[in-house]
Formats: sequence, C-alpha cells, structure tokens
Amino acid sequence: MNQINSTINFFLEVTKFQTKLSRRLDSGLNGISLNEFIIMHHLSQNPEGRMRRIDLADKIGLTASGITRLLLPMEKIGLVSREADVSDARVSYVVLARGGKTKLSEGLERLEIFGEDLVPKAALKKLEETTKLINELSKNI
Amino acid sequence: MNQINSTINFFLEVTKFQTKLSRRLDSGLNGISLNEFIIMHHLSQNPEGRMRRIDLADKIGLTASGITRLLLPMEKIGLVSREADVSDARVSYVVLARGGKTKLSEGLERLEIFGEDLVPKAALKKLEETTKLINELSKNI
DNA sequence: GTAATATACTTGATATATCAAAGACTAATC
DNA sequence: GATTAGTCTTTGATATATCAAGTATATTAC
Repeated sequence: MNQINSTINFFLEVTKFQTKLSRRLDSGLNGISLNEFIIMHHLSQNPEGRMRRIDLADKIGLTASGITRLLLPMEKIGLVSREADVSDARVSYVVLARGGKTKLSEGLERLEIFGEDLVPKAALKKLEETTKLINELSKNI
Repeated sequence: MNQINSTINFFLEVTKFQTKLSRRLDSGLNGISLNEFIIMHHLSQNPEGRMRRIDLADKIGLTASGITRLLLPMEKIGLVSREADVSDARVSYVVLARGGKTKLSEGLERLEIFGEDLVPKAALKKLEETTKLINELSKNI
C-alpha cells in the first residue's frame, strides 16, 4: 500500500466514471450512442448550424478517422447530412438532419432526467467548477 | 443556442477528457494500455495481492466480459497470472506476475511525469475534491 | 507557375469494448 | 438430496475506436 499520486488517482476515477457512463448511456439514449448524441449536440449549438469534420473531431476529442466512422451510419439513417464547401473541395461539412433534430431532443430529455437523478442539486456548483477544471486539462492532452 | 444543463456539460467534458487521455496514454505507457496499467495498479494495491475478475470489473467499471478479454493477452505476455480458489471452482484470481511488476513501476513513473506536466501544483487540492465527487457519482451509474 | 509542404478526409488492418447466451459451479429451498 | 435460482467466467457476434497510409486538394516558397 504505497503512497498514490493524487493526479493518478484522478485519472483512475475519471476513467471509471466515463466507462460506466458511456456504457449506461449507449443503451439509454433512445437508440443513439453517447458520442452520436454529443456530435448532434455540438451541431445544434453551432451558430452556423454546420461543422467541418476536423473541428468536430477536435471538439469532442476523437481522431478525424473516428469521426468519419461515427458519421457513416448516422448519415445512413438520416441523423446528419453532408454539405460541400464552395471554396475548399477537401472540406465536407456535417449538418444536423431532420431525423437528427428529433433524436437529439429526445436524447436531451432523457439525459436531463438521468443527470437530475445522478447529481444532487447541492453538488451542482461544485460540478460546474469541475467541468471548468477538466476542460482546462483537456486542452493540454 | 439554448440553455445547457450543467450536468450534461459535465458529461461532455469528461467524455472528451477521457477520450483524449486514454488515446494519449495508450501509446505512452511503455507498451501497456491505460486499462492494463489500471488493472495492475489495483492488483498492487490489494492487501491480498490478488483479485477476483468480477471484483476487478467492478473496481474499474468494465464488464466481466471486458475483463476476460483484457486479461487474455496480459497473461500471455506474463504481466499477470491466474490462481484458483480452493473452495469455489467458479472463481479464478488475477495475480500480478513478475513482468507485470516491472511494467507497472515503469508505467507509474511515466504517468507521474505526465501528471505533473498536466496538472499545475495549485490545482491539486481542487483535483482531489473532484476525484472524490466523481467517485461518488460513479457509484450510482 | 512549379515543387514541396500542409490540410481534410477516408480506408485497411487491428484493438478493445459491449451484449446476450452458454458453461460450470455454488447456494437456497422444498 | 434433487430442483431451482444465483454467481463467476468465457465465448460468438458485433460496435466503435485507433494508427498508419492513401487520396485529393490548398498553400507556401522559390
């Protein structure tokens, strides 16, 4: 039982939390996975209503390749669609499609309920600080 | 741009952090993956020096099936080994093997350095609180 | 304006999880 | 003590990522 670095402890706990969270939500978000939800959420938050794949990758922490593979089935079932860039043929934008909007709001609703059940009201302020901290840390990985 | 639930925001940030962390560490821990490291770490912390697969699964948040599949190659390359239970033939314990001890301490060293680079000293106290909070949340998922 | 370099995206091979079901036991109930 | 129910682990089929390399296009430097 040696002394443990508190940063390492943090890594272990976050890893565990995220493993459980995504397993739980992957089958509890009305047919869409957590990452699919996250993609659609970012699209809905974007002022232009569309994002380049590479920016999406950066935003959610996946590789470009991962994004390609995630989006493929999403396009097929009509959650998102594809838009070209007029001035740069390498780029293809991701746009939230009609079906995606529906799924997104259903997922949001479920996620909100889940979140309310999970996090006690009293912990919300602390949670927000935590979010800020983790966001800062993410930038340097 | 609608109002976002702060719990959902937390989920997004944690997911991103963990995605980036594990990608980064999976190729930076001297040949072992983050989860392999975590398993060995828990084994080394265990007073009995061994753990049932099911307890390991619970400890790190994976399914029993996931544990089986993670351990298979680890056994093959001599990081862990297998021990039977004298009174319950269903159980097989996981034990840290000689090669695992070496890899673990190498990984620990690297992870410590990584952690020191990532987290500013001033944030350590906050980080510990965060760890506690996340640990609490994990229990209810 | 051409050559070299950089960027955006996709693809082939592979790793790591999941779920649902099966296998092999143990424990509880009658 | 036989049946039933529960626990621990593994397995087949599948999903979701990664990396490294490839394709197509833009940008920079000369």
